Amino acid sequence: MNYYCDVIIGNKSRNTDQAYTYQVSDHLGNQVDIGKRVLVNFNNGLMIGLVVSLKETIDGNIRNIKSIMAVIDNEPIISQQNIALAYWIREHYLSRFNDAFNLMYRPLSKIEIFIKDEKSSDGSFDLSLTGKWLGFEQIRKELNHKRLLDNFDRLIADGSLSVFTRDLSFESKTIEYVELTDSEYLKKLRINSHKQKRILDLLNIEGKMTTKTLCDETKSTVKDLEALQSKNLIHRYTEENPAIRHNSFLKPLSTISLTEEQNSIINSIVKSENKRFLIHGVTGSGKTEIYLRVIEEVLKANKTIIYMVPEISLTPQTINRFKQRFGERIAVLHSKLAVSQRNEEWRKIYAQESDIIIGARSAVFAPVKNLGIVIIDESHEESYKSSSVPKYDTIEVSEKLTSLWDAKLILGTATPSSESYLKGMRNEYEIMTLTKRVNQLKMPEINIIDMREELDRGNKNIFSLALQDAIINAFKNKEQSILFLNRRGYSSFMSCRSCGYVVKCKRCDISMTYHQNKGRLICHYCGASQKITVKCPECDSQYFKTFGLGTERIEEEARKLIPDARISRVDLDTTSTRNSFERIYNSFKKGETDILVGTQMLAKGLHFPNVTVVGIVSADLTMNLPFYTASEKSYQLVTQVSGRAGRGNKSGSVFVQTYDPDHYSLVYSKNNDFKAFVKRELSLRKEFRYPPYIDIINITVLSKKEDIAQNFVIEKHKEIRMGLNDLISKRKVLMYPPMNNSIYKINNKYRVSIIIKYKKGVSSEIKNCLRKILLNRSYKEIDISIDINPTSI
DNA sequence: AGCACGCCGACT
DNA sequence: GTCGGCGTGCTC
Repeated sequence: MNYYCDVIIGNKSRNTDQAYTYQVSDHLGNQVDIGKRVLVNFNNGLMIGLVVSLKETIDGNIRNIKSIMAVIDNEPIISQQNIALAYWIREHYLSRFNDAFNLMYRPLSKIEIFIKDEKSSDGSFDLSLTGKWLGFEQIRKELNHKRLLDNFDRLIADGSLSVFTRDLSFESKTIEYVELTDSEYLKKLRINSHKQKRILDLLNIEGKMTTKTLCDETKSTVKDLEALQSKNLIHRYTEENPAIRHNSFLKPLSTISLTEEQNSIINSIVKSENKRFLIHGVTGSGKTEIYLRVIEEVLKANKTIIYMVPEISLTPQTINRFKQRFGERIAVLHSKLAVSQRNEEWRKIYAQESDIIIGARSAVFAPVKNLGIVIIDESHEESYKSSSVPKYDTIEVSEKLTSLWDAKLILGTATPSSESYLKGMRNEYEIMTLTKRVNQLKMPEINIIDMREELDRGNKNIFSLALQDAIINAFKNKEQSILFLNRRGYSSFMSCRSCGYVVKCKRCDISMTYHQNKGRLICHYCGASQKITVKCPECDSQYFKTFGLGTERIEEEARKLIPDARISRVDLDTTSTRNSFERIYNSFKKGETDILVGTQMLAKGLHFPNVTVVGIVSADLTMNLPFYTASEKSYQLVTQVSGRAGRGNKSGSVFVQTYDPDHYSLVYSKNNDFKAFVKRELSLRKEFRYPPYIDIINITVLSKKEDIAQNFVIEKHKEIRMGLNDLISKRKVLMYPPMNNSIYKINNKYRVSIIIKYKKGVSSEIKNCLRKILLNRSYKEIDISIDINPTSI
């Protein structure tokens, strides 16, 4: 029997980021449990909290302990493993408890409270609040007074009032049905009750109908039904939406025959003592088939699977492939689901109706009960790093999660990240290599094109002559082409040749991008847009033009090259609505489009058999990113993009346009020599002190007031340097002076960063220091954002 | 965060 | 005299 419990309060402050102890009164004793939400009085306000531990004794320093008012959930909504995971996320990413727990709650909550008046009350409590279900916020507002809440607490304690709570979003779906109860209804209707007659006639034919279909088909409303009900002609009742169990559903094993390599990998994953595997398989080598077989084995052990793919790969094609194999027992989670859909998927997992979860990065927090394996496909993808607080890395989180469940973890990719590969070399992962493409497909031929030579030859077009020929030939042969460029919009900026003026966003310190189809300049950071002008607003010069390349421009140039070709473009601008990507994807797949133009979002594991030409219009854009991962990204881009060519029975060719053709990332990717690349890359990372040999913390301070941001950063930088003095002199930590971000202002907020590099062994020491100095309270007019091993700046 | 307590200016 | 402005400090 426990008398106390620790509760994390559901507010967003850094000042209250700790567990608070509450007493468990006897009448709630058996209801309170770890992982359930509770209703508490916190600092004279009604609050929802999460129980994270139970205990029999308390720390003597805690005074004025209060009691839990009511328990919201019948069953824990968060597993012990996920609570442990949230604690780990808070530590590792220096976030708050609530940032971590919010990742794991179901998407929506409708909490209601019922206050029951047990003894006829002494009049000290407002009876308008008793005897009915009321929304949490309403009761909270009514009771937000010290005196009222004290009184409320007292009345609960002496048994005058009892409190019940429920979360409507947890109720299982119910459906209302209507039945005809009197088949002699014609006699009881007035002769001109046409509408009622129509309803009853339909019911007479159909027997039992749902209210919704009945109303739809007869164009009537619930009001009409109520009238019939009062005449005792129909009967209305609700039934629970029957939960469907699919656990017996397993289609016979696929008849696709496996290669030697595939077979041996499946065998060792299933039988090996190891828990972590890195499948390094060239594009088209049949990784998915391996996942499917491994999943079947995990299902046989009655365990749950989390299978993660980059957001963009969650096309109906991927999902259908899984549905065909595993039926409706799969659940799908990704960011473009409507709230109600997401809720339903969450419920299916929670109720254990689904035991295969396919999703983007947030699926790692699905409420699974018996995890067997996590599979991360295309594990090199940047989208596995979250860009909102807490900025977690799905691979790190999965490593922690699988160790908590004693489950297995598979990373699969054609281009492992340097981090993953180093872990493999250190035996933290078992590396498994697939060298052959299935069906004896050949690797496409990769041509590195020196754009300096094109200029010498007098070709000023953005496409090299070789690429032009290839696209035209493909079009003649009714084959398809894909063209990549890592920047959306028409051009990168607009400036004046005579005075040098560049149009910048007023809220963000960055040049605006010209979007031709909208006729406007758009800021890619805050979305602000403005009309373009013909003359320079500074000096009135006519030489006010756009510069640089964007995907819109590529589309236009491709049109000029082949006016008859059908061309589509895929980037953030064309895929903002829910189904737009799917639509473009499907029409390309069906051959209704000849040329697809897009940003790197196209370079994912998509499968188009009829593509024979792939062009990277400017590899330099990726290669010269001001970031330590630029070479790796460049190698990945060329290799992944090449995987899109020649997947059918035709061989493909790839054209990589660059001004730096001797760059090692291009040379190694042309030769498909991953090991040589990773060796070179790792030695550079080691030499220049970059991950995976050290870790980087980027602390960004944001404020609308420039001087506040600057002063704060200077002061805190000094304090942190003092705190880490010892480690700095031991050369375990490297601290850089405060630095304005490369984009100093975004959305009117100034951004200044403190960057710290440190050896992995002193990670917790550093984090404790930062928490003490910077993160144990909130500051006025200042936001702090923490990014560990950022993937961009 | 959000609520209470506390110390100052302009009102019946 | 007191109503209410928001600055400060605490929340089991």
